[in-house]
Amino acid sequence: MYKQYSDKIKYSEIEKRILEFWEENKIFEKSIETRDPKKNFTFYEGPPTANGRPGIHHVMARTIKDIICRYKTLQGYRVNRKAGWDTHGLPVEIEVEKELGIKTKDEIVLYGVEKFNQACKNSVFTYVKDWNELTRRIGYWINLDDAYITCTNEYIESVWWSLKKFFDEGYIYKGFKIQPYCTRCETPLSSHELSLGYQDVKDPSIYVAVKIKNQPDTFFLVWTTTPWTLISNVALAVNKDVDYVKVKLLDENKTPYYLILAEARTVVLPQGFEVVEKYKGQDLLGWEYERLFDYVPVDKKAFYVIEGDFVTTEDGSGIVHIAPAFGEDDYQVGKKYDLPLINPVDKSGRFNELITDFKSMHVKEADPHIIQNLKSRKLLFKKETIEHSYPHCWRCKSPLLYYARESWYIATTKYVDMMIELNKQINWYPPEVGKGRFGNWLEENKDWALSRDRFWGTPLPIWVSEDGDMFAIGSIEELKEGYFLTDDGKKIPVSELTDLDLHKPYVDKIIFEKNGKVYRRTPELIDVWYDSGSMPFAQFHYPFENKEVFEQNYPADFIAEGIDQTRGWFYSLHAIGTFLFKKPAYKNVIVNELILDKEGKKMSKSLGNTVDPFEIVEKYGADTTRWYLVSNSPPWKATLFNEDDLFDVQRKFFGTLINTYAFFALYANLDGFKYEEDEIPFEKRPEIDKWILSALNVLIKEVKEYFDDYDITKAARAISEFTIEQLSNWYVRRNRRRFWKSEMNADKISAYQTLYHCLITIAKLSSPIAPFISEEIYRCLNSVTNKEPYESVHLSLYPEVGPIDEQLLHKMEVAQKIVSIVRSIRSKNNLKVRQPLQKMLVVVKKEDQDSVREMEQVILEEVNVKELQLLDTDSDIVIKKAKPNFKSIGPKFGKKVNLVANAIRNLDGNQIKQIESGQNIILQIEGENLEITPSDVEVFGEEIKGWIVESEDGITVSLDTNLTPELIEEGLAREFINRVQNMRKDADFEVSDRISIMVEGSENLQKAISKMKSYIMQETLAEELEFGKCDSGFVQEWKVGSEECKISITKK
RNA sequence: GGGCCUGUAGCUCAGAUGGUUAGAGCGCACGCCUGAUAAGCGUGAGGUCAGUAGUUCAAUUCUACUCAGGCCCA
Repeated sequence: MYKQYSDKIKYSEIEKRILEFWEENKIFEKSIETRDPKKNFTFYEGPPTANGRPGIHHVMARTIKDIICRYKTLQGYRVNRKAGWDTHGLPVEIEVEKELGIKTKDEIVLYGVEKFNQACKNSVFTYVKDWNELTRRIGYWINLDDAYITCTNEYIESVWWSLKKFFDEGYIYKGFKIQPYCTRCETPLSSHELSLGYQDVKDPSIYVAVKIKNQPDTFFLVWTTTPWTLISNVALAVNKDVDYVKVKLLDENKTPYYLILAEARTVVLPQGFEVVEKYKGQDLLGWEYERLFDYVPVDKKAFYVIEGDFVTTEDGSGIVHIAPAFGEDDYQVGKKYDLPLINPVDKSGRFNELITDFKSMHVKEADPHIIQNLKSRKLLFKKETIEHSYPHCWRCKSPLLYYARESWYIATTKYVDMMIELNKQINWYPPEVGKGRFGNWLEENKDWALSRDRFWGTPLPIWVSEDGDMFAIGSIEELKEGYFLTDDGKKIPVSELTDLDLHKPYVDKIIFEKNGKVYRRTPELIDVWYDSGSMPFAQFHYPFENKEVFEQNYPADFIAEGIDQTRGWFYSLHAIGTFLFKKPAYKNVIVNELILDKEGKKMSKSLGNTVDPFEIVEKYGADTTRWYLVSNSPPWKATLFNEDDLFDVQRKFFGTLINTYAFFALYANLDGFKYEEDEIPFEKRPEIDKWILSALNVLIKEVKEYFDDYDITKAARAISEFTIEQLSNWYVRRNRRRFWKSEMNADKISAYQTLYHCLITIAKLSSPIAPFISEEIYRCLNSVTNKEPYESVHLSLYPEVGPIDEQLLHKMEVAQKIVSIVRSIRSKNNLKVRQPLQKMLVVVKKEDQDSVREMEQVILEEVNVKELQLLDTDSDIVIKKAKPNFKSIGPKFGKKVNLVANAIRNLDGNQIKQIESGQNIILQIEGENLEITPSDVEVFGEEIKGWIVESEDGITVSLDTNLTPELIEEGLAREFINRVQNMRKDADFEVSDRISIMVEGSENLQKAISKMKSYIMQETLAEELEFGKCDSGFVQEWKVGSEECKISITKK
């Protein structure tokens, strides 16, 4: 027996049952093991951090990954899928700090690095249960039991190996650079971390008057949004090519004073200024000014005007204040002019004791005080607030400072050309991310700031002697040449240690003695992005183990993550892979956009517009959610998440699919169809079967092409369209009667075989996207027939493309169009389909005439018309029209095209005949003879003399709307059948129950019913049909046509 | 300020190597069906294809600019 559904379908319940089935029978494992090991398809999982709950966007990314992997499996590839967890880094530390109530780095040291890191290790997997549950629930198949974890010794060892390679080849150096620095986390951030944390904020925007030496009452006007950096000011920069002016203004006491600023920026001045002098920037160079704040003594020449080509007149005053410790441009010109570097800010972002007035104050807090100070000294010219986007720490959200710091770098700029070159081998979906966003990023490549001054992360494996000599360690084996220094000063050879943890604080206690020198580890950790970017080899503990496994699995055939990873994982994979292996790390990458709420706003906790994936999946089912996310818009376009549409997907696609299956199951069970009969060859099946099979085969072909092109959205849409429109709405609806018949003949077997084949094929095609429902249908079908040797659709293979009868597809298309036109006419004339009509006329293009003839029966049945007359376009009663073919006449006649087009529209019957017979005709236009060829003109039958017509796509149809008494009677009979059927249902009769009918009604009605008696009885499964009093059985009163009547039915 | 993407019906999305009737689904209106039925189907009304200028015989499609939204970078 095929499974039948009695109640409303509960998707979640089906899915949970399927999950259990998969797990009990190890279907995932089998889907890998049963595939040819030589047909490898490599997928890399980008490791998430499990210390936050997963969101709906994770469902999106995981769905995409899963779809491609399942599809490739269906194609016979062996797709190993190793899960991974990102465990290190600041986000973890921050969570732990919160838990422990720790606010600064010093407190961590006090608390104990060992304990702190242990807490981090424990915290990493806080939400791992949620992650695992969501992964499981949405059917994302990935091997969670064999996940790579970035904080294991093995993983770290592989990372070290790669770092040593960088180091030994001279690509790691210690530099001094301006870096975005988080004063809360007390660590510099890499540029890709920086990109994660831009926020729109309001900052003070102040204009400061800087007194020029030896010029009474004359000031430079200087603009800044970071007042606190003024304390560290050492110079002012102008652009030597920009025009500057000196203007005269009056203060509140009407005393004149003078300001110098860029001419283009006088817009910032109040009304009533007077230009008294003009300069080029060049003229101002070297001018000295009075220092604004003198807390910090300087030992070099400073406080004069220098030249900076970065100075623009787009904002500010055209004069830029320079504080070399706090800005990239500033630092560079500072070096050029040998300016002093003033940094009175400590590592937590507070002013040191030199800054007596603002001592211990965080620089951002100090801003208003500094402004107040300037104001009291009458140096504040103007104060505003501006809103701009400013980098913030991507995790703790504090504003970053630009800060000169020592740091370790990877010299990625040394091999950026290779990165750019290799990027061209990667297929990006969509391509513009690869060319544009990622490509631009590579072209502007800066060296990778590798080190982090934190605790929980992969230690930088570089040991340095006091005199600055250094070397890198690339394995645990190498480490064994060192000594472990115990707290009480004992030196134990590392080789004698039983357990070794490569994290802080342990590694820091390992020292090396070589050539009489002592080497200690440099205290920094490395950027976590380096961890995840190492996963291609580190997940296999390469090169210490699994050499072959790694080599077979590099590069990845496919990865997929969100666009936010452009500068994150996509980059770190590429940067590391390019250097180590001279190959790109991945060949195909799907980049998915954000998921926005239905208003198009970004989902965020603060707006309260986030969607809980667990709830959604429970409510609509994982398949519906997956299908919706993927079919609504391509992954690389932002999805506006709308629950109503989810419901729609469920109802339209899944509802229809299951309904179609249920229809099949209902009758197949009644008939005991088990697909035991011989397969009826394609050629021997009825037209309609050949048609749906052809359409199905087209679908198989298309879906493969879409999937192969990573276009999941088009694949999903094609499957959905076929299922709803072709299969359910046309094939099943038209063929219902074939299944009702009682005897089992060749026609019925063909119908069963055809529908069965369609259903099981759709199950296979949709299995990558909707793994649950497809499994349900596949198993329901196959468990009865055992036609396929697989216990799961996910172990089956992608269906072969069978025969496609193109002509038949076209014929049906024409027929469907004609049917649609007739319906339109009926609807406009208020003629129900139930009312039979005598005749219709059809005019189509010559090449389509055969189609209409062959589809005549189908058309007539669909529209309930008795006779179809196909009119030749040559027929006298068809009025033909000519339409210009612009594609052809456009280039030929140029500017005259519209005149020619009009002339063509007005061609008379004879001229059209000429054209149709293949002759050219001459048109006189503005005194010129122009020759028109048949290809310039499209001729179509537009009207039929004496008939009301409707046209569409070159098909013209007319309907005889005259109702003869016979037709009316027939209509009445149909109406009558309709009432009886309704009653059968109201009375809760079974579809196969036989009945007897008693009718009480007018003579007209009786006459009509008598005439059609046998037809009525057949349709309603009636054994008796009598006229008389309705006093027993199930009785209802009706209006049939215009006739009142009473009907009673009784079960036999 | 720079880069990339997007703007098509009330909503979500298709589409067009430039060719004169721009398509679906939802929603809406009207109707149908009742042997897939706590479903299903049909018909219809909805569009200056964001705006402006240019190239062209012809632009919603190509180009430039503008506006709006998004993302990324400064």
